[in-house]
Amino acid sequence: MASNPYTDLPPLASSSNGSGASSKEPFFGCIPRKVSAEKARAIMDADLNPFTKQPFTPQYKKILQVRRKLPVYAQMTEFFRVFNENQIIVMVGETGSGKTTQIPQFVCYSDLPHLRGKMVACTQPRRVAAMSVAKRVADEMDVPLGKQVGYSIRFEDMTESGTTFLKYMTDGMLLREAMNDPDLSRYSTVILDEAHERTLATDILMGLLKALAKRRPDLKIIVMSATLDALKFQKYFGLKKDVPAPLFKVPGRTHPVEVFYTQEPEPDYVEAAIRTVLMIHRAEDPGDILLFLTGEEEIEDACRKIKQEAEDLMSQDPDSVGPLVCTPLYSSLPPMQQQRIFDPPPPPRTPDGPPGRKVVVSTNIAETSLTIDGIVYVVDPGFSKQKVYNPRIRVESLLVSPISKASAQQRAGRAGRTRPGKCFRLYTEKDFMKELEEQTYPEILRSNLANTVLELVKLGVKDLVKFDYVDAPAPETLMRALELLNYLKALDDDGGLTDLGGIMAEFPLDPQMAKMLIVSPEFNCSNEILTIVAMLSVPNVWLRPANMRKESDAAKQLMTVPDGDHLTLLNVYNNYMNNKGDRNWAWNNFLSARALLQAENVRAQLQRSMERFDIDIVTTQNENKLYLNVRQALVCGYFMQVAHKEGEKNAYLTVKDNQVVGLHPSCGLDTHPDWVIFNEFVLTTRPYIRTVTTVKPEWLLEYASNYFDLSAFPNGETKRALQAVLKKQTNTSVETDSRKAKKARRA
DNA sequence: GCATCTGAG
Repeated sequence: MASNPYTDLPPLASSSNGSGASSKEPFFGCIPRKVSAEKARAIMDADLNPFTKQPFTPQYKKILQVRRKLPVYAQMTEFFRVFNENQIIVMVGETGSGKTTQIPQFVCYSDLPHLRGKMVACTQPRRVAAMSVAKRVADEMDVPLGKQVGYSIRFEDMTESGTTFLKYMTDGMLLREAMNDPDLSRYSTVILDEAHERTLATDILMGLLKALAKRRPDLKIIVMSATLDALKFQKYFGLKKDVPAPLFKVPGRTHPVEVFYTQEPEPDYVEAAIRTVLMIHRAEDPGDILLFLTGEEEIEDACRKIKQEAEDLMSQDPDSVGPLVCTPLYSSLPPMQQQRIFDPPPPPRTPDGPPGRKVVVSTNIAETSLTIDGIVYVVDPGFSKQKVYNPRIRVESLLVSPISKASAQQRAGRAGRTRPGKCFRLYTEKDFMKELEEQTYPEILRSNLANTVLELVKLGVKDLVKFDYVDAPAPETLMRALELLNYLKALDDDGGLTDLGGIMAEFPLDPQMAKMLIVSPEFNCSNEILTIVAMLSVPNVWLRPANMRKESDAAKQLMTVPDGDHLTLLNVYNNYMNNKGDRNWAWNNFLSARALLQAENVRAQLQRSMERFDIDIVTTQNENKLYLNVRQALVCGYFMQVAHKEGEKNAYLTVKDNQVVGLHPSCGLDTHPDWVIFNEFVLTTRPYIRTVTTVKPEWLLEYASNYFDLSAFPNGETKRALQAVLKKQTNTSVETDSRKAKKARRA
């Protein structure tokens, strides 16, 4: 075996503060990665915190009692053995095994990162998880959060350099760190948690870590996942061909869930779902119900109907049916209303009457992100909205699609968290077996990869097609991304990173947006583009309550700038900032205070990045001039998202892709201009473009001459229109030339 | 004349 600078260190001889006595150093005699589970257990059970050298508090001892009952704890000896002997391991731990809190601690007891100036990282797909787990583990280790144990997420770094040795972080955050330190040299061990969720960031990290493991034999990697994917990851991470990475498996601790199927396929899943919920309410024992539907409107609609029918039932038969509360749950719901899912079920109407019940109607946010205690019944119609990507027209859209078996299992599991439960699947067992995919398609196969490709190039990946992906994206997806980055001048013709591309990659933005922000000082409007980019990076700011459509539309009209929706966003933000003193301003104007605050945060973060790269923040005083400048800067980023009006009314054709689209009804333009630039293409009842601003064709030819090279343009209305502009320009310049000539002669 | 599943930087 090759010599290893990390593990070949001698055993620890004295405490780090130098005072020497072995009794003061709990890790006395320990060699990193050769610590036995017995030794670690002895230190945990002793009285001195080995990381702070302070006595353990009574609180620590109390929590330790609870930790000892976790399934992972029972397998500590085996874990230490596997960890100490292998560079990469795959770990399977079902819900309730305690893997997320315990494994990283075990790793610290073996790795001793604090004595080597290293850290252990544990990634999470979601920010809330990173924060809450870090808090819990800090308590378990008897240290203050942000000291020895911390977390790092966008906008918040709760770590202390030199002190923190166990860091929970979002997967995206570790990917960002890798861009500036491709060897992840700060870490001795990296743990990827929830790898089965296959987020884009986790997928890329898996590829990077697999390659990094060869460069850094001292780096240990643990991939934690659900059962179904374990073998796939074992094979992928096998260091030699045909030798899979070792598996460490811990059982979960959940209650059994009985699964029921329908006899026949249900033609209308919403109707069937409502019927099933009411059936449970009438016939089943007490316990709350979780119903999965696909979107906001569907959920609100179902809630209304369930409420209505439950009331009808109650009035028909008050002695046998208890009260029912129905609560919607989706991400755009204000946090206050999201909290309502944790309310207890309603009490019986009379002391001995039938008990009340709570129904939560949710998107798949309740599948992974939010856990509701007390759920005993799950109703699963088998659908969710999923992102799909069409590389040919470079469009991501949301489609209601059947879920995967893994997803169905996850949903069913939600019924067994507190006691045995039941899951009602509104499809046949045969369909479950034969029609559903095993796994949800990983995100990397369903996304526009422009951003990812830029990140990979920045990470030093030379050949994107040959990169060792867990699942390789379609070559066309990669080609389309490379093409876009080349047009934006982020990559040169050989696929190499340009200086501009290097800066673009540093911004947490899509490449088009990063480009337009970086060039905006040339148009004297970086202050405004910065705002627009921030507004485009947060959820929709407009509120449109079902019972106040007219009022909210009128409020929006007051803030609309007729030249374009981008300018309207700018106007909204400026008004928001000018009215900060008025707490009700956002609400009174039918705007989301939450989204606006988020925009403010994003804007501040981007501003710091701009300062780091010396990108000036400049503006223009004259408003007309300013708006003109902004519209030109937009072209520099979004020249590939241009549509040209065809014929009458609301019919547009996207340039080059030739998709027939309409302006989205939310669009604020007061006319139908010939040329527009758009931020988004959405496929709903028909194809629409959303967030639209008018541009001049001359700008397209001037600021994106490569893309609008007419000799390589498909024939059609658009080409003819651009040729006409070009001809006019040439004529004018001939005119000016002749005038110049006259002038010269006169002189 | 319409609707945004979820998560990340």
